[in-house]
Amino acid sequence: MAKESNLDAKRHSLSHLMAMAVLEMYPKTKLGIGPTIENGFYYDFDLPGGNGRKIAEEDLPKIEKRVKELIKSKLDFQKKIITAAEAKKLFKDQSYKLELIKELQKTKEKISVYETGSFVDLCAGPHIKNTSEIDPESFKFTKLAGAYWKGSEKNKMLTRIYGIAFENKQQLDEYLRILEESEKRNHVLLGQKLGLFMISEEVGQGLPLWLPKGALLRQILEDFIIQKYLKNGYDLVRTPHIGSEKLFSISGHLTNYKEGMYSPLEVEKEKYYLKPMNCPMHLMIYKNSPKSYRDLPIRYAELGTVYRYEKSGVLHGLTRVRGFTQDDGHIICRKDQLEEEIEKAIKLTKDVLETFGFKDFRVALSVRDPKNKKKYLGSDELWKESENMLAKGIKKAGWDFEIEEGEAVFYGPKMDIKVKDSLGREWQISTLQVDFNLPERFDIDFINEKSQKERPFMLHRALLGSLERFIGVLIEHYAGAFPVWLSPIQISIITVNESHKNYAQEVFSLLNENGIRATLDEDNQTVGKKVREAKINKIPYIVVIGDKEIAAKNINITNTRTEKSETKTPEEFIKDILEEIEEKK
RNA sequence: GCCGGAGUAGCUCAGUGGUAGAGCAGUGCUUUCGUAAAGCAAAGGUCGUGAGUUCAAAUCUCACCUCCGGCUCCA
Repeated sequence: MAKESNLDAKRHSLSHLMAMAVLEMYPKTKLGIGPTIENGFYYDFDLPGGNGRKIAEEDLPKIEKRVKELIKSKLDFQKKIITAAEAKKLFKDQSYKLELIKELQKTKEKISVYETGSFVDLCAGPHIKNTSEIDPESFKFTKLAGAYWKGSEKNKMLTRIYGIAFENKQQLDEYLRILEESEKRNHVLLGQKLGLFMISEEVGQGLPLWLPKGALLRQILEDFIIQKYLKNGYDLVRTPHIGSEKLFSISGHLTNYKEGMYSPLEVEKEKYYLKPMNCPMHLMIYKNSPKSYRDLPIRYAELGTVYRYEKSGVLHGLTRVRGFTQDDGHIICRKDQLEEEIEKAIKLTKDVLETFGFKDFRVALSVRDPKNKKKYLGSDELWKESENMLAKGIKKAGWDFEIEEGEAVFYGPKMDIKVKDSLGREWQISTLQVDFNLPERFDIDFINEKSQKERPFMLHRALLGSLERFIGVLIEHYAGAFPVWLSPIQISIITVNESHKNYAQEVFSLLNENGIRATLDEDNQTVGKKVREAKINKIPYIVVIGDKEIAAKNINITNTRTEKSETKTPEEFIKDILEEIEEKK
């Protein structure tokens, strides 16, 4: 009977049992809501104040134990439909429930409650019939967190207990294993271990510093993406980090995006802002000279560093920072070119993302909220046309997409691409947006075939998103073991003893001359130790040089990813590794 | 910003009111070694910052800073 479809009901029922246990242990607790979420459930509690009694992480096992007892006592879940008056009486001490009842009254929905033993909760269901359906070893209360009532910053913060639950212990263990694996891939820890980046309190929150190996990795990525741009008809531009108040007034950022910007610097009575976006400056470049219809499309690209004020609580490693470099591009084109430009941009995005071994994509097409058209700039026709063009482009790339109503920004529809990494976790990476606003604000134009001024269309797009974030995702995706073309150090050359130094030097120089990134480890240490060092640093190839290699004029190569060793001449190895780098395997 | 937890050597951590500790890394010496840790030695600290309580504070109190897990936010 207990099939997969039943899992949500089990999770939801567990949230009720959790509330029941908490209420037993802390009788004056006020209950918020307790829904199911991906992989589990939560319940929000407003714990009795005054005596300072709060739930701590250590209390979770106790609550868990009590819930297991409740499960074993085979309680029924019974649904009852009651009137608003009855509900108000029943939940007279539960202020949050009373609030919910009032809302239900407004929408004239039926009010239902579920009874489990002595516990009653306002709930639409569905639930399981009896707690015996739940495997007592299939769930775990995982963490404690603060959460605003109804998700609004203005409301009181409640204590939320999260739980995860599955059909059985095996599934739970499998999920816990993935969590553990995620922790091993944590890019903040790996970034430190591998010497890629650091964040310094003195420099500031959300402002990562690139260490030599990380800076090299980033340079490799930058070179890669720049070459892609040049081959795809983009013009590189470069713009400053700060811009005057005038610029951001024209762009509208000072009226619409001020909370996201750093406070201005004042120089000679003029205010300058750190740029939160590159678009205004790219538009100034467009305006630098008159444009003909024959000049279009124009595709500007820049690895543009922007600064945005993000609340301190949201900052995280490389994935959420205050200063970051976007691989930013703006395409300005005629209306008749828009469809093709969208298609090309999507195709390029796909091509770039697939280079990194991302195979699963989730594409969201954000369109207007049809009930609230006033919120948006641009005519119905424009919206419809550009939404269709985006949809067509996505389909041509062979992707499915989900339409997200009301998720579009006020100036135009957009598509966002999330990739699934090697552990199946999703990351927001690329974006493509149509902009009806900035061409207007900056009053950009081109001269058409009839010698008349015409307003062009504009697209924003970022393929990697931000380099910081993208590298953060790559670290987790590859668990720090980058493919050879990305590895800051590709080979560790290890000598067996001092007498092998000369030949090792020769091999090192040869690799170096061929543009291969090797290090020479001639430390006075055992081979085992030096191999360990190389493996910890996730260097893809280890070359060991001793008497045998010197005698045979070859080298012994171990691929640390496959653990396979082979012997080749240095020239053969160089040829093979250069091929591997070229193919970006 | 809000709720909860944490901050001790470069890293991982021990230390609950009485002289600040270990392992690893780094340095020096010995060893010259064949695929995940050779041996010995010396060195390494404003115990996040500031104030307070105390004869005495890493330890207790308060404020602040930073980090971690969430919430909210991310035109």
